[in-house]
Amino acid sequence: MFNKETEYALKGLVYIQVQNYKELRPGIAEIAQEVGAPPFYTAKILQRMVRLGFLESLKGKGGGFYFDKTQPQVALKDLVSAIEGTKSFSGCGFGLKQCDENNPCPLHEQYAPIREAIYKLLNEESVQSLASKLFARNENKFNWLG
Amino acid sequence: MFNKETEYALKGLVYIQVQNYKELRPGIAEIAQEVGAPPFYTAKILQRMVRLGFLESLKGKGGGFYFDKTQPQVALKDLVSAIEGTKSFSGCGFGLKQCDENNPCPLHEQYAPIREAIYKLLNEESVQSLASKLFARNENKFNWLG
DNA sequence: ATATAAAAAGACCTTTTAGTATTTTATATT
DNA sequence: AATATAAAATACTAAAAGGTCTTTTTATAT
Repeated sequence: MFNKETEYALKGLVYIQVQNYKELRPGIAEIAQEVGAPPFYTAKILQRMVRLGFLESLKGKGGGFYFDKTQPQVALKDLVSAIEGTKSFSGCGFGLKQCDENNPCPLHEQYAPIREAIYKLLNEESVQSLASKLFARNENKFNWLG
Repeated sequence: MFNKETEYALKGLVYIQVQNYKELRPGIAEIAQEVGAPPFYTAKILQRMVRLGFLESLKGKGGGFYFDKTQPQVALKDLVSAIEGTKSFSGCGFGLKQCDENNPCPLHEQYAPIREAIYKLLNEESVQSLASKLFARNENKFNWLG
């Protein structure tokens, strides 16, 4: 569904949020470990998340990553858009530039509802909503690495 | 939805099938033109399609590409699988190796029906079914280039 | 037979994605 | 103030995807 960068970013942010709910601020090594992503790559991606304003960080001893509670939730749509653009939830299944009800590609009828479902999912769910589910399950053992 | 190679392959095959319905056997230059794909790349991709057994070709004067009518239809699922694997219609939305009803990722509940709809679409539609739709519409002007 | 038209083969090149490593800067503890 | 710790910045490498080009083979029409 997503490319590697988006996947690691999403997993990382969700993990950070779950830890934040426990009043913890994980660092790169821990996050990379939990998420099953290469540590250097994880660092690069999380730094980008901070620059994009999705996440906060604190350098030095006791530092790590955390979410600013006064900021709005991070919708998956915004996260995905920022990393890999909007093509996963918009645009024609057949790859046509112009494809709509009036001028449909041969996949339009079947694909349009799928695209809408994807959009709905990405628009309604957020890093926080996913983290809450895991936190509610009280899941300390994530199956990221599965 | 698909990567470039799959997209060009699908468009090319559908175009070839539509022309075949008219008893024509288009060549690379024409196909590339209609599909809006780079000619050399189109050649490479169609050659691969022939080697994979999805398509027939005839060299020399009057040659071109065509489908063997005695062969079964080319399901989108098989085409997509051969080019880019199965990850677009199988696997976890969150990227987990093991994710199912018993051990669901936080996206599982919403994503499972989407994945199933994609699978259904790719399994039920074929190059021929798409070409038939276009042929039935008697569409000579494709909007590939849109 | 020969010329010509077309695909096949295969070697390249370019861009993007994925991943690694090193140095610099900020923070908290002592 | 010194030190240890952790992220930021930045440069680099590797692999995959996307794309180009030249040469070879094969079929057909003349």
